[in-house]
Amino acid sequence: MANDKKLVEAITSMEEDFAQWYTDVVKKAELCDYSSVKGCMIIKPAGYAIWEQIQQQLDAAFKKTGVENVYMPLFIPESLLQKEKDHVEGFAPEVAWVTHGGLEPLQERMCVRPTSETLFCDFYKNEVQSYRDLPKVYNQWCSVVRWEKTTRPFLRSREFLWQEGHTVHATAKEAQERTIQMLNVYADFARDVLAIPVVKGQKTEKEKFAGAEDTYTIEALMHDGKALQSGTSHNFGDGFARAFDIQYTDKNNTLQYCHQTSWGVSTRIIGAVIMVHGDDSGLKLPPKVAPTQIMIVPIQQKKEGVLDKAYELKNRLSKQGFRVKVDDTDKSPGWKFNECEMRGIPFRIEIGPKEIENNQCGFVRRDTREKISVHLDEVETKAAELLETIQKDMYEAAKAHLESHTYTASSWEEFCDSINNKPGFVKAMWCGDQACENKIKEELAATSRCMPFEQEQISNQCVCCGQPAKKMVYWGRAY
RNA sequence: CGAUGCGUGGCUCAGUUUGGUAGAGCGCUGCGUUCGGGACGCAGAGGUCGCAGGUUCGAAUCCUGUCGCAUCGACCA
Repeated sequence: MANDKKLVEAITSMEEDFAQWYTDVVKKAELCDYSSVKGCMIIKPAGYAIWEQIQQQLDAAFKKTGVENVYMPLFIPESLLQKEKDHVEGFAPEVAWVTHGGLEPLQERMCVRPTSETLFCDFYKNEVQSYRDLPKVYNQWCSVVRWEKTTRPFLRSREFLWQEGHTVHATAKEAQERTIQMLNVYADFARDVLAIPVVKGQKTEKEKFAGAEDTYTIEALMHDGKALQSGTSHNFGDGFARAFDIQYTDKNNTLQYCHQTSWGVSTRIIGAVIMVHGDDSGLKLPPKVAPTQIMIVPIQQKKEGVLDKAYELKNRLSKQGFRVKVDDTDKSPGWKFNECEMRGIPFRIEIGPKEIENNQCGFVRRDTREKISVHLDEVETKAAELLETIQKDMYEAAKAHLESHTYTASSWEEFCDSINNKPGFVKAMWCGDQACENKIKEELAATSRCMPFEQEQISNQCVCCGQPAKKMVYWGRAY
């Protein structure tokens, strides 16, 4: 069809080149643009509005669990960053340094925060004195800077937006509970709002966060079969507390070290939304996170009454709390349809003289392209139903993809075959030795994604070395 | 940091081999006709060809240097 031809020109097909498809969608949906600084992106209104939805809804979920928001400084003095050994080793290679204030060199250089553990620790050191001061459950929404060498919009930029939660607790148990609680907040959010199914589990020693005792993750599977770490939650034990001397006096008047956690989700998760749900026509947004849920497209809009009817529908739907717009530009209807699809608007309503004559309008779903005739009296109820259906169906589709692209391997041959020929997760047993992880990474460019909470006994032996297996691990190639 | 590619109106690019008045399509502005899957006509606006040197009567084009961006690898949310 002629139409297809135009679309192919606009968006590279996924099959042909997934990376190019991703870039095309990001640009055509006007989510972001490149800036004059390598790896720093300009987030445009369509992209930022998605982030605002994520912020609002995650923030509400956080606050239900007692989180309070704060704001920490952008700069970290070098001496402060140095305090926790593993942490500084992990981040030093990718921090940006400020060396001058105006024309004067600084007596101590400062880095632009790559993450704020050290700042929170420095703060908590004074803030926490007694068991009565605990816990502190703080979070900040901010941007951080990591001087990446290879960058991609949303997935890996030098500056990115995120939230970082940092908590201090009296006991190890409480810290562990908070770590898992927040991981669950992320997993539920991914499922219920972003319609993304995830695998929940623990990172291996090799993959865990610099300075953490344990790192937990939600891993999502992109359409091309590559994994994307979509949120993390760390239990620091008392490691940072010892490095920063964060102590409190307990009920028995003894000094105790605190136990801490941190957890974060970044704009990277927008990349996950794009790569989990999108197709060759562009973005597909789950209704709950779509900044515009419904686009009303008037047809033959100069004909008497058409635009009036479109605005009337918009007002009725807005009143019900839907995020709805009318595309009253003077573009042709075909152009508007394509635009809706590229931008991922969950469904559009077509209304023209024909519909008005029949007291109807047409709902066209973005996810399935199904067209439904709806009586004008039923627009509100049908819209509510349809948004719910789309949200559910998108999740089911993503879940089906995850399941059909998760394989098991009990031998090295099977494992290699899966990793090399069947993009997706591979479940396989592991002995717990980092040497096997290293070998797998070197030979297959795959990493351990996580040790899932839901363990299965696939075999008794490590898929790599044949030694007795300790854990079932999800493996895969990752972004 | 390695490999590859690319820097020419807002965008995509042609022009560079063989030096000779800066081009096209899309987009943009105005007017009119259109409107059911990226409509059309007419009239316009818009570029010191990434930057700096050099060669030449003359450089987008040749030479030297330099900067930037993208994609893929290694490293990392």
